[in-house]
Amino acid sequence: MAAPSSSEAERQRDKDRTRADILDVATREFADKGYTGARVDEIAERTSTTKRMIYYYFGGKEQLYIAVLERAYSAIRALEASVDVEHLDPEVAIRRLAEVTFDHHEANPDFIRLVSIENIHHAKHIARSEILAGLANPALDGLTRALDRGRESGRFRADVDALDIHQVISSFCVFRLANRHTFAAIFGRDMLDPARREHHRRMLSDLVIDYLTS
Amino acid sequence: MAAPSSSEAERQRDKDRTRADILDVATREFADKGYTGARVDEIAERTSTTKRMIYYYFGGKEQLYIAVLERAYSAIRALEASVDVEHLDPEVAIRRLAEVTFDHHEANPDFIRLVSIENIHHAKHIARSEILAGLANPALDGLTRALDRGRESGRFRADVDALDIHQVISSFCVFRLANRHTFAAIFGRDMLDPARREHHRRMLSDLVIDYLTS
DNA sequence: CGTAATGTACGAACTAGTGAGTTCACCGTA
DNA sequence: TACGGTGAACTCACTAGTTCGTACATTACG
Repeated sequence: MAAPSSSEAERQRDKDRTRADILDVATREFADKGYTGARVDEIAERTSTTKRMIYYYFGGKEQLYIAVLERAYSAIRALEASVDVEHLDPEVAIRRLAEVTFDHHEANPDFIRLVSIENIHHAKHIARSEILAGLANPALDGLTRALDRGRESGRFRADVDALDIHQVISSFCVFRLANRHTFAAIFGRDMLDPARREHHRRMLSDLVIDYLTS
Repeated sequence: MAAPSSSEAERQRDKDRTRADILDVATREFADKGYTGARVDEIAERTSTTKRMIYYYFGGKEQLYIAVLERAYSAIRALEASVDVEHLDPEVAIRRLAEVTFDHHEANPDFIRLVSIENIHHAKHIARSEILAGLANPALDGLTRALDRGRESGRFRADVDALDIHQVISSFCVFRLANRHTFAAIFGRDMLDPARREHHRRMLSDLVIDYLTS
């Protein structure tokens, strides 16, 4: 017979698959209901396994939540790292970085919600995670290099640092998603309306570049 | 004997005071723990009255939460209305509106947290409140008038509306508070550090004006 | 047979909400 | 002015239903 290691058909015991399955469901549940609102029983039910497995693999609700955060942040960092800033004109590079953040956040509403939830809890779970503490930040590194080059040529103003600019970009991109519902309820406009998407995407990079070159 | 109506010393029965007391405590509890995380028993304990009174005056946890939101939003709207935009140069007026939002949010972290929490719940409580639906928006009105005047004189670009600009300003001002903890945990910088306050306040209005006049 | 993985049933602790009775200020009336 | 009636404001103890976590049994697998 063949198939020795990666078993076929109905494999019932698969540590990695079970873990990933639980994490997928837990991500949705936590992003949807918040940490306190999320129910372990609910997560278990939507999983192909049982509640017992959640405790077996992760230890408890809080550790599961931290594992969800760790996976979500890691995924974003990997995406940021895929942008090659080095071979672009500084202005173009910064526009590109803003657009990448814009696109990424829009495509990952669950991540934005997890970040909001984590802030409600004063980021105490992030602080507790060694994995998240050790994660590099490619987007910020790229911004730093682009800003340096733009300042050397005298095109960019010198009274802001990379973190300031990152803050501006994140503000706009995060707000669109994080405050979507209250904004719509109060002003009657959906910030994610596809009809305004290109306008806002362009507005953000213009905003940053106009400011840097003023 | 004197003191007929407003009794002295130990007044034990005071509808308005009791209601306000409950709302004060509830605001802090909900802002701190979120809707699900907040405990009615906890609110009751920190109040000078009892849990039964919360149900007596507000009906339930959810109605209490809505009452908290209504009071918080009303307070902000009143503040916004106090800004006189009409007699200012359009550019100055917009800078002033940005600064008012900046200052206000910084001074009211509980409000920002309530907004974040409400977004986690898809703004369903705001949508359910008739009071919040009927609230005017002075800041947006002021922005609209200032933008119109700036465009008439040809100084401002014409491809953005007041809500776009309001979105930019809110993004920056809300993000500083709402994402303070994750930002600090990841980048090691407290966005509310007083040392950077003036820099950021100036950066925001420059950002908006440089963009509008580019 | 020993160990890793899995399923089921249960329980201790907690939580929103309520039932029922009490105190207090005020008012009309004798 | 004594007095009983009235309703709002208030207290306390209780309950019905959740929710996280676990003890215990069972199954696959080397």
